[in-house]
Amino acid sequence: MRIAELSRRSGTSIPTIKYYLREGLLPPGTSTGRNQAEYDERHLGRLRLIRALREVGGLSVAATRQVLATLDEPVRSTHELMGHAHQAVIRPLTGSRSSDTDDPAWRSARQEAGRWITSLGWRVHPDNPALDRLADVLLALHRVERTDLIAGLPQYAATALTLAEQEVPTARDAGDPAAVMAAVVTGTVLGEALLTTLRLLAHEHVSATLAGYTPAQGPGCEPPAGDPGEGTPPRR
Amino acid sequence: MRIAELSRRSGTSIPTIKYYLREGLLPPGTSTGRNQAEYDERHLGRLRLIRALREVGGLSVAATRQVLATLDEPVRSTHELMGHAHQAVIRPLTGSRSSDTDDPAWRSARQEAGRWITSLGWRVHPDNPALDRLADVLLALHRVERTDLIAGLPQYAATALTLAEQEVPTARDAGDPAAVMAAVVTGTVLGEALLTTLRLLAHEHVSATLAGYTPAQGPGCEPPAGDPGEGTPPRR
DNA sequence: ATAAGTAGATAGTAATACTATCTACTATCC
DNA sequence: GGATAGTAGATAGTATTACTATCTACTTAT
Repeated sequence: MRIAELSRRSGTSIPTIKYYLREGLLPPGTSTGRNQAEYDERHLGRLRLIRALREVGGLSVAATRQVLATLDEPVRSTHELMGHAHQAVIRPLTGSRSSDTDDPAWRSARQEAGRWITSLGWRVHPDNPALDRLADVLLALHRVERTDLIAGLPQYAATALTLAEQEVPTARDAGDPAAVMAAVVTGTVLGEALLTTLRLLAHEHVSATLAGYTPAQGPGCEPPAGDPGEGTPPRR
Repeated sequence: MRIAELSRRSGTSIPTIKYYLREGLLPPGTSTGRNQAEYDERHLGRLRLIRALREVGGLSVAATRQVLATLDEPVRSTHELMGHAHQAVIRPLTGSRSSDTDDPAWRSARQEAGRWITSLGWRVHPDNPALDRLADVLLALHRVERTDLIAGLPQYAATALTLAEQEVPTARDAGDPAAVMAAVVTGTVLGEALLTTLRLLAHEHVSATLAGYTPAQGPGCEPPAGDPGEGTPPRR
């Protein structure tokens, strides 16, 4: 297919596709002339993945490129491979990495993070950037005086473990190594989006239930058709 | 205190504080002269909250302002209040809201989202923007061909419900209405950061365990001191 | 042959989040 | 009481990100 079709089928504008080509997010099509190239289904799939990572996963273009680069690397043992995919995906997700490592408060939080993981008995490589991220979160919780949330960490950890035990085997069984990589990437990024969105919805549900509403079939969850009426918290 | 102390104690540069003042994220200090103002502990707390929401929660300045504005509004019933706090926090978290509502594929995903929530028996207001976000996620999962993750949605929902049942009462019991608001905001944003970080760590742990490593006390999780040695996935 | 489409290059743009500087003061220390 | 440092408020400048637009020299379809 040519670029116009790729654009139409992926819902991405031609200039944007060209931008992704320039940035190395999308491999070039097979050239069939000085100014003509042919794209295939793999390009379409890659483009849809890019859009999913960017729009749903919230990854930057640079982070997306890193993640995609991992998908193109030669493959090794399953765990190593999963580790690799994870490393690629964790860094962007764990974000900016700005905290000054020299701040004693941060170093203390970083140690606290290590202690928590040890006490959970989790086998995690000490270089995992998520540990730094955990330190950031702990430090912020201290500063905002929500130590009760820190006390609830084991609960969160148990929940996270349940999730991982359900997600990791799914990814491992995805088939050939390339499919495993893809499953790790999409599962990690999109699974997070799914979970956090459902958590937000569950919050409203639980709050409504505690407030005394019957938890059964309420006014429904139809998409807004015409005038959506007004309810408890107006603001839309 | 004066702005220099506020800057030192919050770890935020004076120009940035002035910027937040201009942007209305931080209320002005009490003026004691034509070019002199006095700030107090409340300003410090607010500034720390801003930093937590921005750096750990990943909220934009505009989103942060919306969230903080909610904290300053007059207070109503607990559920309404929680709804309000949530609305303020959900929109930013559920992000860009870009998807074209006219796309039939999106409308279909949006209906699917509604059906899921109905089948879960969750009482959620049909205007909750998280429902649109759920549609985005479902659509992306379809496009990336991870319908297996969609099939696992009830599992995610159950996990989300467990979380909410633990978090919402905690926030409700925070004390006076202002404290409840603050607890909802910090709990929603920082709780998400905590959970997703732990999920990432749990992924590595489970992957390592499945790969045959003993899950007990491994090489530990000490902060990187000096040379952190090299392990399974190198890349740092 | 003419119109439409294309690759590749380069330049422009809108938004975001600061950062810097300037002016006219005020506080403070010796 | 004068020098020095700090401050509010205003305005302007900057770096980055993620596109978007345009241009040229083609190729392809009608």
